[in-house]
Order: sequence, then C-alpha cells, then structure tokens
Amino acid sequence: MHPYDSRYADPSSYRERRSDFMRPPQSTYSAPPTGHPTANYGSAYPQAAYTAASGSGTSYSYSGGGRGGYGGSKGDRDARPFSGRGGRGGRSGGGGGRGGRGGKSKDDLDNLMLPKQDFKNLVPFEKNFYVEGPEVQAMSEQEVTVYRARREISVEGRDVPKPVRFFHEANFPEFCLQVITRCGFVEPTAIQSQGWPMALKGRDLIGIAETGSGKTLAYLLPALVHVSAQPRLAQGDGPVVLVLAPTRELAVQIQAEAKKFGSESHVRSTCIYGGAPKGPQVAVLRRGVEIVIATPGRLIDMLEAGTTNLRRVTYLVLDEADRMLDMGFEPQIRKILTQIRPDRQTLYWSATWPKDVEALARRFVHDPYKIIIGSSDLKANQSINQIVEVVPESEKYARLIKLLAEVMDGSRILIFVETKKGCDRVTRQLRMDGWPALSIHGDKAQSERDWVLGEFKSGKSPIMTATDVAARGLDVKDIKCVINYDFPTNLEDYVHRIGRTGRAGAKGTAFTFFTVANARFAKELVKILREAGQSVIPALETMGFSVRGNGGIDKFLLTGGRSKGRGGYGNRSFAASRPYY
DNA sequence: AAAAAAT
Repeated sequence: MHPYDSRYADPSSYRERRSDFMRPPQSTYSAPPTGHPTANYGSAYPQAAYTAASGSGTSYSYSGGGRGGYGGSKGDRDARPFSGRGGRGGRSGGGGGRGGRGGKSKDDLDNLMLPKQDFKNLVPFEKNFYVEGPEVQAMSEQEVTVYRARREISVEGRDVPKPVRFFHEANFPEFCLQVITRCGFVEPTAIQSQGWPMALKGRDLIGIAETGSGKTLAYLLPALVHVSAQPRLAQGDGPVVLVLAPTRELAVQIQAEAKKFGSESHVRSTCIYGGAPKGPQVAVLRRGVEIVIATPGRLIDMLEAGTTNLRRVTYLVLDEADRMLDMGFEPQIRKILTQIRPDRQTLYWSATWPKDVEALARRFVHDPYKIIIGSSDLKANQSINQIVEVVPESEKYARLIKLLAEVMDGSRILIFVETKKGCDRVTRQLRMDGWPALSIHGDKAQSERDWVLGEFKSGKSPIMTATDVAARGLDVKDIKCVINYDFPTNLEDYVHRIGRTGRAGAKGTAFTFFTVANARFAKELVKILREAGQSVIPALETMGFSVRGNGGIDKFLLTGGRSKGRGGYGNRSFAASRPYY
C-alpha cells in the first residue's frame, strides 16, 4: 500500500482532509454588503473562508490564490458568446442576433421560455484544485516525455500537469480507489492518466481518445471530487454536475457508472431523458441530486417547467461532444448553456473530433487543455479487425445471411442499418429466416428500446439490428462483431459504430458492406484502415481512385445543377447517395 | 437525405 493512500483512510472526512492540503490558505471572498446568497453556506463550510466585506461598495473579488486563470474577472465571462454582448454582463432578453445568427431565430424565441439567469453576482464555487503528489512531482521532464510518447498522449494548453501513472497518484478519495480495485482495473488508461490531473486542476478540457478507452471514468471521478468540495445542496438547488449525452441509453449507462462510484460517497445522481414517465424524474430532481446525466430535450422540458435549475452547475460534461455540437443538437445545447454560469468547468469528450466542431466548441470554453490519444486524424480502435466487402446493394441481404452463418456462435452481433424503416425490414426478414434478431431505433417506444437492449446485453437475443441510436458510447460486453449492413453517412459514425466491439482492449471484428453509392467515402475509409494496420481490398482502393479530390465528387453534376443552398452535409450527402458514374 | 432528441 502506498503511503499516499492513508490520507483517505476515512472517506467520510474526505472533504476536510482534502481541504487540508488542496485549498490555498489565502482563499478569501469579499461579498457585497447586501443580502447575498453566500451567507447561506458561509457558516456551514468554514473552510471555504468566505468573508463578508463591510461597506466595500458594489465591487467584489475572489482571490483564488494560485488557481490559475480564474480571478472572477468579468472580462472572462463576457468573452463567452452566450453570456451576452460585451459590457452588458448577462443576457437581456431574446433580442439581437446571437452567435452569428442574424435576427430573431426560432431559438431566440424559444429561449424566452427559460428563466433569465443573472450571472453578475456569482457566488464563487470551489474550483477543483490539484496538487501533484510526491511521486508525480518527482517525474523528470524527460520521464514525462517518454511516458507520454509511449502511451501516445499529446497535450496542448497552458500549464499542463504531469500524467499520473497509477491510480493512487490522482489523489482520488479512498472510496473511489476501492471501487477501482473491485472493478479489477490495473492501471489508468492513457486518457485517464493525463485527463485526470487536468480535470482535477479545475480547467476546461477537450479530451479525444478512441472508443472503449475509459473516457467516462476520466470525467466522472474528477466530477465526484468536484462535488465533494462544494457546499451541500440547499432546498431548491439543482445539480452541481451536468453530463449531456446524445442518446437515452447512453445517458442511462453513464448514470450507472456514476452510481457505482458515487454511492459510497453519498453523491447522488440521476438520469433525465425522454420517453420515460416524468413523475419519478421530477421527484428525484425536487429532492435534490448532485449529478444529473441528461439528454437535452427532457432537460429543457424540466427547466421550462421550473422543476430544476442549473444555477449550481459548475462542472459540465459534453459526452460525444462532436455529436452534441452538430446541427441537430447545437441549438439545444446553446439553450442549456444560457442557464449555466459561464465560469463553470467545461469538459468535452469524444473519440472523433472534426475540425469544424472544434471551432464551435472553443467558443464555450476558457483556456482549455486538449488531450489527444493517438493521432489527431480520424482513427479507429486498433484492436478491431476491420473487413470491408464491396457488395452490390441488391446482394446485401444474401451476403448478410452467409456472414451470419459463418460468425454466429451464440455471441453478440450488432448490425447497423441506415434507416429506421430499413432496420425494421432487415429484422423482419431475419426473423422470418429463423435468426434471433431484435431491433432498436428511435421510432420504438422507450420501453421496447430498454427491453431490446437488455435482451441483447444478457445474451438472450444475440443479434441486434440498430440505427445510429446505438452507434455511440454503448458499452456492451463481448460484442463479437459489428456488421455495417449500410455504410453510415459519415466516417465519424463509422468509427463509433465499429467501436461497439473491441472494448477495453478486447478483440473484435467489424464487417462493412460497401456499395458504389458509398464511393465518396472510399478514400478516407482506406486511410482509416491503413492507420489501423488493416489490409485494404483492391476493389475499395479502386473506388477511392475513381472519385475526385478529397472523397468529394463534382457537386454540381451530382445535384443536377442545384449546387446552391445549404452547404456542407446536406448537399454532399444527397449528391453522393446517388450513383455517380 | 438519416438519426437523434420533448410532448
């Protein structure tokens, strides 16, 4: 046992112990003289050293001695696009084009439904404050460089902490270490070893690491530390930690982890998502819960109804962040962000991180770290055997049956189909042909989705067909292979889909049916295959050659001359979904 | 043109 562990012998006193050495002693807060909410928890948490200033006028300051970058300056906050135009300090109604959208959009009007938040007189919160343990401090720069190189960790940002090589070096409370041990984890994954100290420093973070590499724990454990440093929830307080996820099933899965690690520390968590009765969710929120994991729609619903609020959120996570910021989700995220104090800690996590997403994402963070495991190119998990077959559309089903007959041995097989209709069609056909298949997609009742996923997880139904609802994040043990019956509409989804197999270092296989209609992806798919050390069939390579430029084909030709209008995805996909030769 | 996400 390492001597450092003894600091946390008693989990119940973690807060106090932590403050002994983590909190800078000179931390002070001068509150304005009027009845400021600070008083509410000033006395209960003496170590926070809040002191009300007498007659200091309207100005206030929070000196966080050594907590890099957060001096409570208004300038910082106003730099964020959603906190109002410069100088106004806070939003004022829905008027004025926000974030580059001209005029009053539907979003602006929708925003009127949410209570206006005043971020002018923020009560300071306890930023995560991390001190490198003695062993970490003892690492030389040379050792750090070698360690990062060996684990393919690249870092960006100001004042980057050294990685932790062992669990105990991250200064997690004992109850976390116990669960880690119980789960049989041996050493932190690459993203954890560098992500933990960064998140524990209280800084914003962009974390990119391949599927199945332990991103959830990379943000959940620092979240627990963050929660335990905050004043207790008061009556009517919303959560301290908010995690946003793109699908309901993923939100549920994340909460299961949060529960596993949080229960012993009495950190409560809940999951807020659509398709399930509101009553129980409302009840939990009203009772008070430190960690909320949510899908955007239901959360907004709850905020509009006033069931909860995000005024206490100081640790915000966007899981599958590139998806959360894409066209479908971004307005909702933007809306939710208007409800959260701008000096929060914000963390983005994903396995894929397109360049254009980064530009958008950077508008919502302040002085972030960035960690990339492996290369910054689109990359597939190395432990997946990727097999691509060029198949005519009309022969896909026959090929699927043949393939199933080869690989079927009772272990789990996940089949991705592009559309909900197609998904139902393939499933129906499979069942008629005697294959034990169930399907999951967004048109199904949540109860059926839950049941199907349960049957698949338990192995009672070894074949699951799915739309991209199942593409991201889902962690099902022992999926033997993933079959892309239809190729996805973008390569990020390809990487996520096949990432349902080969979790946590296990081996897996991904079969992909590739048709001429997918030719515009050939070139980049070849690149992904090569980078993952996979063999490339000539037919695929040839298709890559016959397509112009960077996987793009002549837009004008393919859209029948209608090349104007919405740029980007819309036109590109429409164009290439048709035969082009 | 597809999926997801509130009712």
